[in-house]
Formats: sequence, structure tokens, C-alpha cells
Amino acid sequence: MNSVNETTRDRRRVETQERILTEARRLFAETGYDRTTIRAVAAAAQVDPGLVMHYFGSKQQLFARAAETESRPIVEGTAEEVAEQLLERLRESLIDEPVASLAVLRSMLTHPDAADEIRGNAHVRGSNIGKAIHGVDGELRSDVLSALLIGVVLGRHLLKLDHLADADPDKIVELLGPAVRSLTKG
Amino acid sequence: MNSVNETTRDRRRVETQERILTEARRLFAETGYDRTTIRAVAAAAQVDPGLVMHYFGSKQQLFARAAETESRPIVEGTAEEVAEQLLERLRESLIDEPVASLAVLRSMLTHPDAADEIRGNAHVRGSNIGKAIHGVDGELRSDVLSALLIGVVLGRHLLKLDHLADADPDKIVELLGPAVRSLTKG
DNA sequence: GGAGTCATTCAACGACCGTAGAACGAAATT
DNA sequence: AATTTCGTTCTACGGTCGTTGAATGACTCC
Repeated sequence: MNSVNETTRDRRRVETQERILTEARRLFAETGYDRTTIRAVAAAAQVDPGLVMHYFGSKQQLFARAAETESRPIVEGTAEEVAEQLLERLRESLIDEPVASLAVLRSMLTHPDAADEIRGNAHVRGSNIGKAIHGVDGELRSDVLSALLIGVVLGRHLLKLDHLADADPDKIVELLGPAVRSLTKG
Repeated sequence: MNSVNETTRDRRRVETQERILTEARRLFAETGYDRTTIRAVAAAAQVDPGLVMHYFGSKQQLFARAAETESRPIVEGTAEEVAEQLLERLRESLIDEPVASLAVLRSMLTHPDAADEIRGNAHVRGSNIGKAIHGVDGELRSDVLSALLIGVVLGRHLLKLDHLADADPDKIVELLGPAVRSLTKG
């Protein structure tokens, strides 16, 4: 039986799968979907490429698993409240964006699945703006905000724009305060 | 001799090279560096893959030629003047970003050369912000502005975020006015 | 302890890629 | 008209990739 007695096989299997997922996330985030090969993931996880296929079925499915992130919707409220939530999420993203999110961001321009995930749920650190922004052109302003936040996280963690990559997160958030607030207001 | 008498061979050669470059730009912009194959470019230009190699030497060099853009520095001035220039460039980029720029943007996350071009000359439609922004944290604010503009152009032309892709450029520029102006001011 | 499950490896296939070099044929030069 | 140039194609090599299916051997269960 299972679910009661955990066999050593169960443990090993889960450990191996998570080791593969960790290395896959890292490589997807570092080099994107296309340049990350199943062979490289397997090597990094000290495992045979066939095992990766056995557990995850295909490269696409491996990416889907590696790119899973928790979606944390922005709660509705006044323009100021929404702005403060977004800036706090941005602050977290600047300090340490989850590797899974970076994998999606790195791949979004060349892998349709990654683009879909961004499009369907434009987010930074799983921040689903959704319908938290109301007023005139609410949907457009929401998209613009998503684009801005994506740009900043991209510039810092992936493009590594010289001064943006090194700057104090609080300083960046402070600079972006007026910009974000001006866009949450209808 | 040459440079005086233009032979039909000269004409044909230039025509073919430009046809190849046009198709290369289009494909690089649509699918990025890695997914664009020399074979596909050759087929689109109705030419043999070997001819592409013969004219451009390698895939990297083909990309370099296809991705060439004119750099148009932002001229220094008051914070308001710089902001107005940036917003005007953004407006142009929203209406019709050059294919060569889109090729660089599409490839910047997976092709090191494209990333270098963005980093060394963070631009949208060749807008080199350079040292046009002064004051406290001038360099950081310049990088943040680059990141914002990249995000918006990316969201509209490449990610095609639903409402951002369809919106009136003037409306978007209007929405971003306060954000851009708040960042040009020291 | 013997049968069976399953985590893991191994070897290989077929497809596609960038690239190189020989070959051909039409235009240019003399 | 003969010869050279060169735009263009053809064929092929070596490499890498995703994926498969059989083989192996350790663990599990009755």
C-alpha cells in the first residue's frame, strides 16, 4: 500500500524528480526554452536523459512543470491600495524573483507556451493584476502596468542593465512610485 | 572597372542580398534568433542556403546585418524636453517599430549578441538615452526608463498583450506621460 | 525467498541544423 | 570568340537534438 508507508523508492523518486525540476528551472531561466536541452538538464541532475523523458513525458511538459508558479491576485481596492500592492510585489521581485518566473520570462519571446502564460496572466512574481484596476481604460492601464513591471524585472534580472541590476530595490521602487500611482488612478 | 558602369550582375547581387536581408529580418523578428534557420531564410528568399552563407559568412553575421538600426540619440535638455522626446519616440515605436529593432528585441533574451546591443545602447526605435538624463541617480533613472519603454514596446508588438496591442498609440502615450515625466525629473 | 515492480541506464533512430566545397552556367572582359 | 569571373545550386559531412524501446538491476511485496 501507499500513502501510509513511504517506501525508499518513493523517496528516491521524488528526490530525483525534484532535482531534475530544480536544474530544469535554473537552465530554462538562464538560457531559455530552446537553448536548454533535455540532455543538459539530465547531466546537471546527474541522470540519464531517458529518465527525464520517463518522468515528464516531453520537453514541453518538463517546461510546464518547471515553470509552475503560484498566482497571487492583486486584491481590489482604491487606486492607492492597488498601487501599494503592486509596488510591494515589485520590491519582492527586484530582491529575488523566483527562478520559475524567470524561466517563463526568459522564454516568453521564443516559446509560445511561455508567451501564453504571460498573456493570460500578465504577472510579475505571480501578481495577477486581473480586474483590480477600474475606471476609464482600466483594462488598457492594467496592460500598461504589466508591461512596465515586466520591463523592470527583465531589465534587472535578465538583461542586467548596468545600473538597474545593481541598484537598491527600495530606491527603484521609490523612483517608480509616481509612475505606478499615476496608472492606477482612473 | 566598376563604380561607373553598373553591370546587371551588380544589380542582381544587391537585389538578392536585400531580399535575403528582408526575409531574415522578418523571420528573426517573428521567431527569434534560434528558431530562425538559414534554410528558412533561404527558402523565403527563394534562394539556396549556400548562397546565404556565401554572402553573409555565418548565421551570426547575417543576424548582425539584419539587426542593424540607426541610433538616434536623445538630445540633452531640460527634464521636460527629454521627456517629450522620449514620448514622441515611444509614439513612433507604438505605431510601427522597425522590423530590425523587433528582431533585436525578440532575440535579446536568448542571443547574447542581441542582449549586448540592448545593453550597450538601451533603446527603443534606436533612441539612445545615453547621458541626456542628469541629476540624482541619473544613470539609474535612465536605465529604469529604458526598461519601461522596452516593456511597453515588447508588450504591444511581441507579447501582444490584449488591450495594449490594439489601443490607440496616442492614448498609450497620454497614459505614460506622467510616468515618463516623473522619471526624467531629478 | 521468489516473483514482480519500477527506477534507471544504454544504444540507437530519424530529423534538422550550420556549414563547406565542388560543380554548373550565365554574364563580363579581353 | 575565347576566357575569366562569379552568382548560384547541389551534395554531403559532422554534430546535436528529442525521443524511443529494450535491457539491467535494485527494491517491494506476498
